[in-house]
Amino acid sequence: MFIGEYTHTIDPKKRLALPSKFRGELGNKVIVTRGLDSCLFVYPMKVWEELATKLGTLPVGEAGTRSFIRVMLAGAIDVELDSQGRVLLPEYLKSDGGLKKEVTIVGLFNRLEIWDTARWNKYKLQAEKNTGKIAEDLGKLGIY
Amino acid sequence: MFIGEYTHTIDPKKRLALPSKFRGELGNKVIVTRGLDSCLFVYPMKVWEELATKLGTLPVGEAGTRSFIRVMLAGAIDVELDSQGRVLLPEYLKSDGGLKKEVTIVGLFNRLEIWDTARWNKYKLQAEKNTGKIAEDLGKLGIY
DNA sequence: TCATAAGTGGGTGAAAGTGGGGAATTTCAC
DNA sequence: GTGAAATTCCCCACTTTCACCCACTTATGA
Repeated sequence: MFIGEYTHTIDPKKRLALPSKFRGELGNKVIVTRGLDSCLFVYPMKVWEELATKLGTLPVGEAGTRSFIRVMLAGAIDVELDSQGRVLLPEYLKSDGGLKKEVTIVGLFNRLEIWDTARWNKYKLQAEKNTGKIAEDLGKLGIY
Repeated sequence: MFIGEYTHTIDPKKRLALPSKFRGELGNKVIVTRGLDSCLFVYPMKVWEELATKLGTLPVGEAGTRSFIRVMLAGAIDVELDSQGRVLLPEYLKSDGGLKKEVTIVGLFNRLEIWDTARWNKYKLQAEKNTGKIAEDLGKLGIY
């Protein structure tokens, strides 16, 4: 299970080191995709395969479904970690995720998320303002 | 499994290099055909054979089905990759796909799609406007 | 304090993408 | 059938990018 947040930097060659704490569980091959709220998702191969199979077997008859599948699959890459545990980010993912130099890597149970550090901090601030409301929602979900 | 997007160019001789990452899985002989939404589909031989069988046995009673089958089968060609991993595109496929010089090759599970880069970017933008809807879809798939 | 590991940066040889010349083949007109 | 033009195939060459290796700095822990 992935938890915790780590601030790393993307070097001039577009390489990003994943936190060493996650490497064992990630293996040396991971999938990076466009996520929600303009960040990137990182999945271990096993988790991704389940997900991709679901996507790949959806009916392609409907235009909306087609476009959804295209964005999800096209936005994904499988990358091997180099000997220092880094991944190479293609330009389009870097820009889609709004990433510059400083990024924050967040562990979320079965995946990681990569955020531009400035945006992540704003997002956290915003989220904290809604704490009360979130607590209510949690209650509804049976979490106390 | 094919995933990711790559921007390549069609050279003056109408040759197009397929991304090296896909070549192993593609083999050195592929099928190129007209796809949906004005792009081209590229299938590995094995996938195509299954698909062609399905197409060949669809009920031909409905006009829409007939025309779909005609477009897919009539437009299909099998091409060998040259020693640099390039395919030669016939003029009619190039124009049907609206391809000029810059194209984007997209990996979509069991096939590739070839798009004019400008059109692909527009298509993506359009698709991303539906972020909210996409989030719902993700939920339906059990992805959080 | 010292040893180890993690994060960052850079040099370099190999590979991928692109373009072009020239021979072989096909197509078409005469 | 014959010759000319266009097309296709097979090389080779250039440029950019990437994969691999090594080195430095900072953090961690005994």
